[in-house]
Amino acid sequence: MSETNEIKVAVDAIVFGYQQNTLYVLLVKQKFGQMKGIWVLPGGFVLKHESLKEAVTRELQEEAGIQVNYLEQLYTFGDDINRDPRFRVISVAYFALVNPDNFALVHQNDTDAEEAQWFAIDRVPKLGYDHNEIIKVAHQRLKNKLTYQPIGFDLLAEEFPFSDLESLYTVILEQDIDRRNFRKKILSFGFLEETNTLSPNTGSGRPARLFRFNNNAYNQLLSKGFHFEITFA
Amino acid sequence: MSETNEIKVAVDAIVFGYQQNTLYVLLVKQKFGQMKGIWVLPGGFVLKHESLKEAVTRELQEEAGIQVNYLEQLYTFGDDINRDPRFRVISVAYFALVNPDNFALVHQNDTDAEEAQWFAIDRVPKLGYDHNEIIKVAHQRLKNKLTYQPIGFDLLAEEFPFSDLESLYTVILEQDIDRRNFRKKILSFGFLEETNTLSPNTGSGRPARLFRFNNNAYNQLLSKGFHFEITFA
DNA sequence: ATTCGTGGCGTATAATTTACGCAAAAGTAG
DNA sequence: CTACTTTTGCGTAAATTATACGCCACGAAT
Repeated sequence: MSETNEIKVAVDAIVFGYQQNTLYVLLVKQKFGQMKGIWVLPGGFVLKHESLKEAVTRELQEEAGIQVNYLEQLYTFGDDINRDPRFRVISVAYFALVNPDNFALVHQNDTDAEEAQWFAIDRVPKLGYDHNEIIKVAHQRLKNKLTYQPIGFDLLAEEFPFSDLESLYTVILEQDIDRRNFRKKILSFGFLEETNTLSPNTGSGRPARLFRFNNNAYNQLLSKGFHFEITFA
Repeated sequence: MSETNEIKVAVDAIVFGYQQNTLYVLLVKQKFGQMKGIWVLPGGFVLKHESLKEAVTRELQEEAGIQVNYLEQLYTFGDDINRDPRFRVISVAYFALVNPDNFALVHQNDTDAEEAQWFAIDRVPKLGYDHNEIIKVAHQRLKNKLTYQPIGFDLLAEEFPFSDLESLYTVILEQDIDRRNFRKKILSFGFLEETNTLSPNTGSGRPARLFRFNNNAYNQLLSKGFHFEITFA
């Protein structure tokens, strides 16, 4: 059974960010090896003494100097035996979200990545390995999750105007929504806190009140059997 | 980085079956090694030349002589570094369903498993590794999926009376449902085919017409944006 | 003061879900 | 044959939720 030794275990991260009505995904440029100069998802091999989750956070720190505020396992890609031309590799992909406060990238020097950069989701270039496929799966997961989990808040600032949440949904789901019904529904859930602050003046239009997602309230609802779900006309 | 060589990749399968109003899960008894005599989930190490999915089907064939009719990746367990006392192992768990036609187990001799056996889900003994935890996750997934994917049909015979589908839902979700509304809703979807046959006589009560799940019809609905969803009062 | 652009609330109608009554089709016992 | 039991199968009214829109509020620029 020594054969089984030769399978390598990697992790990859699909990190989404949202800025000014655009959905971004984080990519890094390979510094060494056969894939030098090619854009790929941040990630790398798992070390023997670390958990999968630790491996992902480590790689994100090393390659992009970024901390995410939502992280979950997405899928393990291992059915295409030749996805990596060098070895038999299986990759555990993680799905991550960052909010605008953590959007900035800080590059460390001692890594496999030459550079880290945000790409608008519809401007992602041809990537190494099967990473374009992986992004597709992750993008789909994001769209789905948005409708049945209050995950959009992890892409927004701590405090946000309602219109930000609304346009986040329209942008990511590529679907028009009725502003009034959307607001009514979200507010009816009861996990949004009104703040006293108003949105900074953007030059035109009435300033909006800022809201905050109350995680405690949400968890309490969950424990009472509440199920988040939001659909559109 | 030779460290990464030492991580072993395994697959495990959580196979569910349904018979006479009871949900079963498939377990095998270890034949060799430290875990000899202990019940665990069917599974084993992935060979270098095979895909993850191939590894699962192979192990299921070897250890229990069973063919499943639904198989999907569940989760990759690799955060507990010491889940296997011998090596650092990560395990890709698969979620599987068998219908009554494939319920029978045939044991091969040349495997790690001494015996394969169905256990009622609420009579599962203490298992090796973290397998009790894995079953919990799979059981939850089954419950969830039942409500948003027409997966229950994979646990029933090709042709079935409506009451079977109904009690499957009540048993697995541990929830009473209104028979009349349930039937109305499911039929309204339009992916059930009426057959001409009536259910074999059970001794009392009116014989039921048998139905068949029409996968083609379902896929056509899907492509039109249909979303299966079933909730209960 | 008027106009422009966003924010914010309300109400009528349509669609869907929930609750539940009851007849039809078997088998069985007398 | 009739009464009684059991399970199937259909229908209809009420309650709830989703959808479609109308319109005023507030702030800034002209």
